[in-house]
Amino acid sequence: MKNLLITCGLPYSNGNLHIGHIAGCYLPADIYVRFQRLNGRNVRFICGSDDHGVPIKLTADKEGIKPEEVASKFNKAQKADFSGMGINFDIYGSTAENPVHTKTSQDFFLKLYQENYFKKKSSKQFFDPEAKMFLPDRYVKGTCEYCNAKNQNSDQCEECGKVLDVDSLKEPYSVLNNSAAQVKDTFHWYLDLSKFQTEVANWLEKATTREQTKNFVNGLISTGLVERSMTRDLDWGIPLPIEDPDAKGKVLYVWFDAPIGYISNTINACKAIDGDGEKYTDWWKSPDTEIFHFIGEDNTIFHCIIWIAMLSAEGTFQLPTGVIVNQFLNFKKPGEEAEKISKSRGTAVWIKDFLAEGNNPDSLRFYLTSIAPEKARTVFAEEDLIQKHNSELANTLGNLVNRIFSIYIKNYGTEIKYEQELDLEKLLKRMNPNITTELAAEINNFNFKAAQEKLFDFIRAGNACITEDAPWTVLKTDREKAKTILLEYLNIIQMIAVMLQPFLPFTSAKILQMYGYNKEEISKGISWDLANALISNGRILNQPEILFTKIEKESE
RNA sequence: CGCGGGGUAGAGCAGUCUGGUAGCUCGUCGGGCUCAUAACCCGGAGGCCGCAGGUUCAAAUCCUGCCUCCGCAACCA
Repeated sequence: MKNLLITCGLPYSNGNLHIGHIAGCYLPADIYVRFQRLNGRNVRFICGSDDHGVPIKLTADKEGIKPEEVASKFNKAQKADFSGMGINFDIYGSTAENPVHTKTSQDFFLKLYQENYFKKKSSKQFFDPEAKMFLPDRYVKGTCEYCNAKNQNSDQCEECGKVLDVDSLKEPYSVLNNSAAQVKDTFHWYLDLSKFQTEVANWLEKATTREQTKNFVNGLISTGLVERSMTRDLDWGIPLPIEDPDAKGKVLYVWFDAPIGYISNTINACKAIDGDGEKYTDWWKSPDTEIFHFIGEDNTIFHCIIWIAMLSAEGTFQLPTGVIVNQFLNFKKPGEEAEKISKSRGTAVWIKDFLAEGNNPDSLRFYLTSIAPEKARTVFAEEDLIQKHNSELANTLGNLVNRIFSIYIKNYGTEIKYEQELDLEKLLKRMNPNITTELAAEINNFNFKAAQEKLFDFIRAGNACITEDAPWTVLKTDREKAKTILLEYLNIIQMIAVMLQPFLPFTSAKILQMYGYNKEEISKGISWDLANALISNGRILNQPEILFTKIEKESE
């Protein structure tokens, strides 16, 4: 079995995390990682914040603090949110104030520079004389040359649809302070992506991606790849590592250094875990390792085209085995249309708030997986979350566990003791004899929604079968037989607990504790194989704990 | 004709590649059962499978055209 390096898109450290982030790539990646570890695979799970770029610089200016302080503040907050949701990376690093990252990025750039992959070109760019900085497109507005519409974004006129540029946007102004924007000449270093068309196309053909990702990227390739500037005029970022006088005051484009963050964070993780940063080559330069990037849809171009081109040019790192892309999550308030998640419109549920209100992170994990935007955008609605929590988690799963534990312990005490041989196969045949392999197949194919659904079908089947077997009735006439029936179901629940681990780690931990596993064993993960093994004779059960308390509907 | 995705019961989704009486979960209505935070069973209501044409014995599924929503169009992250 190959080693697995799993990365998640680096969250931008200019804000807190909301449900969209979690549903997009972090939760699916966490499920995948947990599952692979239960199956004995050697996994390294890498993430960290993306700390450079204009928005963080602007936030810093506004608050009168340094950009690194902004980045560090949100890096810590995000790390805490992830942890609260049960998502624990092997490292949650950063790209700012990280010498390893700076060096790795600069070395990467330098290698491409020395091998003449960059073309230095001059271009005209908007400049804000008051803020004394060059402005990215989105910070400039002006009048459309073609239709004279005012206050248009600098890249496209919404009125006439024409594409705008430095020459065709009249009376440009900076949205930072409404001052008139100047046009200045500057130099940048471009990577000609069209030179990597073949590499990207070949990679895409073999890579593991969702179908719509493949279609989307194929579309981009067929329209032709273009030159992209890999440098920016900004004082917040990684300085260009070259001698050229025109390189002064310029930094690497954030999308150049961000994916390199996967590598530099791996180096730091290896330092921390193995005591040797050089071990990173086991993950990035070894045919025994598979690399998967989990990202949100907005990152597709950067991971499936630019990053592949960068890696191809650099030449010594492995290309990713797959890029797993989820679409975005929309948000729906009661009685309103679904819309984008947006800070300003209040259409976001912040992880911080959700956890602070004392909610069960597993409810959110369950709901987000059940609506996972794997194929298309899906809609988050709080009332659905509550409904699913109550009906599926509390009533279906919680009740099954509680009813079986209660009745067994009440009648037979806490010791597992088989009076007769157990024929679990017969019961499994009625429920789903292939559940463990079917579930594994879905997860291995990145179909997390289908996997969780399958597991809950199994749980529902458990409820149905035990009603049929009615040990509480059998109990009145044949205590030994009733005990055997209950032991069968106790084994089923242990199976369920094992299989729940990737999805609902907090809940599975609670159930496994009822079986007498200690915290250390549980946090290491109870092997997937145990799903197919009987509870050993003599094991002592703990009293059942209510897994999910129902959420009372707020009065209308 | 820029590229890509979506439009299936009140909600959320699967099914479309490989045509064959329209399915799952939740919700809802009626009945039964009761070990449990109650679950389960039985029954019901609720769908022009976006629209229109075509191919076929047969179309949610294949073909053509259209409508509509959304994302992308790389110097925003």
